[in-house]
Amino acid sequence: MEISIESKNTELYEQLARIGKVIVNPKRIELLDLLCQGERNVEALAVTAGLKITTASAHLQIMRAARLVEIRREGTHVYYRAASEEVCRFLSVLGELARDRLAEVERIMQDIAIGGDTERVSRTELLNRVRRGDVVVLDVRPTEEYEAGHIPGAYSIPLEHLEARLDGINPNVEVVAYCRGPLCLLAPQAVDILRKRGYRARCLEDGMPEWRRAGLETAAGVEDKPHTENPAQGDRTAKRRSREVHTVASQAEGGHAR
Amino acid sequence: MEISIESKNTELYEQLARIGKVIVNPKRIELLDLLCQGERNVEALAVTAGLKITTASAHLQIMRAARLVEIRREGTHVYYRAASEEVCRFLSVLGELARDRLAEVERIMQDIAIGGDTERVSRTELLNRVRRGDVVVLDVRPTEEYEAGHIPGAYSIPLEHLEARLDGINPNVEVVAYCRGPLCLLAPQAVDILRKRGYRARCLEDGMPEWRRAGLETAAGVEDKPHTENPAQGDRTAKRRSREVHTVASQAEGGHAR
DNA sequence: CTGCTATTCTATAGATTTATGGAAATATCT
DNA sequence: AGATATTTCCATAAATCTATAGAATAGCAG
Repeated sequence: MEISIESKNTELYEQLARIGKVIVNPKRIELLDLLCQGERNVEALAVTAGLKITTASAHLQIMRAARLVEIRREGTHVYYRAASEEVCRFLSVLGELARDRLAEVERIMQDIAIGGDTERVSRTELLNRVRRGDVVVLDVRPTEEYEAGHIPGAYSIPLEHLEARLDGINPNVEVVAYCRGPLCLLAPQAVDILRKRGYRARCLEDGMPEWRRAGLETAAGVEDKPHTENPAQGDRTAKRRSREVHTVASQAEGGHAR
Repeated sequence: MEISIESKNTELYEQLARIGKVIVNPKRIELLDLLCQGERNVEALAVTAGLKITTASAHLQIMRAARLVEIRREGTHVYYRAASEEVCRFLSVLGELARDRLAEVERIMQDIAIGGDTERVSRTELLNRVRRGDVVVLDVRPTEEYEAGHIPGAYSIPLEHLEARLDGINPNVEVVAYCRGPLCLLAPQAVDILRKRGYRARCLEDGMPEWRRAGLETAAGVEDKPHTENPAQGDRTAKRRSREVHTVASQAEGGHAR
């Protein structure tokens, strides 16, 4: 009666394997992770992941064939992005699984978190403390990713500029750094640097994609000098450059964070 | 100062790709799905997945290298099992992602669910109704999987025997069938058959692994003639064969379900 | 139209994966 | 110990994947 149950089932597993094909290659996982931070064009992705453009493009085609990423054309540029939240969630689950199963992953995480304790700040704790103003939130991802979406009130200090800007950070307040997610090494490194300089610092649990997925508010673009001595105005989506955080006051008044 | 952040990061993605390697091959996904139902030895897995023993063994070695499965030796047999619940959860998420992103998957599901509506019964609804006794629960997976763990009170009628045993099922009660999970085709097919014969029938949402993961009670081994006209005794873990469900009464008294 | 730029397509050499026979290893049973 | 059964290891041919150079394509600015 049925044509072939067997073949339907085989076909189903073949479809699942299409997704496997994306995550069988480390560079593709890296690209996907990047795309979960926000959209990017081919060249930017290639540079960040350390690939030749043609190679990056080839990888992206494969990811597109698996429908995990989508594109938006703008003039001669092609911007790639994760096809849905579900894709980023999958990546998180993959990370959790790897951490659960592969001792090597845990070891790498430990190698980085030299500072000792790996305790992280929960999202709810962060929200509360931001509202009380007794914490400084640091987004240590590249500027592009910060601009594509960040925790409201967070300062953008990409890891490579952290040492140079340390003196702008109030040493009397605990610093909470965050980055791309639980497997991203940027925030743990930032915390390590901060602690060596005498700051109290911890990482946020997870990173930006998980924050967004938790339904919490995000801000886009540049926040011009948020939380300076004189709080100033809104215009939160402005794209004006103002990369420097001149003053980092201990006063973080609520308002945007929820 | 740091030896190489870059290399640490690359190494991390390489670790994630180890897991990707498992799910890049459809047969390995099938094996993993099978293992999420319960442990099995190499030969049983090979037969069920339609593989030569050596091929199956090779696949299993790869899965073992990725730490997604573990073994238990018993005499000359080697029993494989999913290494943790996390593994099965990952497989579920993969399925959800595939269904979300790949139209082909949705199409296949529709092809099977010819009966029209694809509405499924939730776990909580099922629990309530089992307690009220106005539902018959059918486990349509192979007997081995039923014995490795099933919903308490469910009857084991592997799909291929369903037609032959239809007359044992009370036509006045709705039937709820379940199988391996949301992408498994056994239960939808069972429902199709049942409806054609005039039964009211629906699928359970998801399947056995999700049920277990939800923390709900499971039973192992053979339930000898549960819920017959004379309810009889316990001895729920007995391994005695008693595959036939002679009478399927509408009376499903509570007690085991929760 | 003519460059110019960003991206994709095509071709290819080298590496990897797959399925599978046949040998080897391991445990059990006489 | 020898025979048997289950599983893994080894070798191999065919298929696939990877990175990349070079050519082709498409939007944009003159």
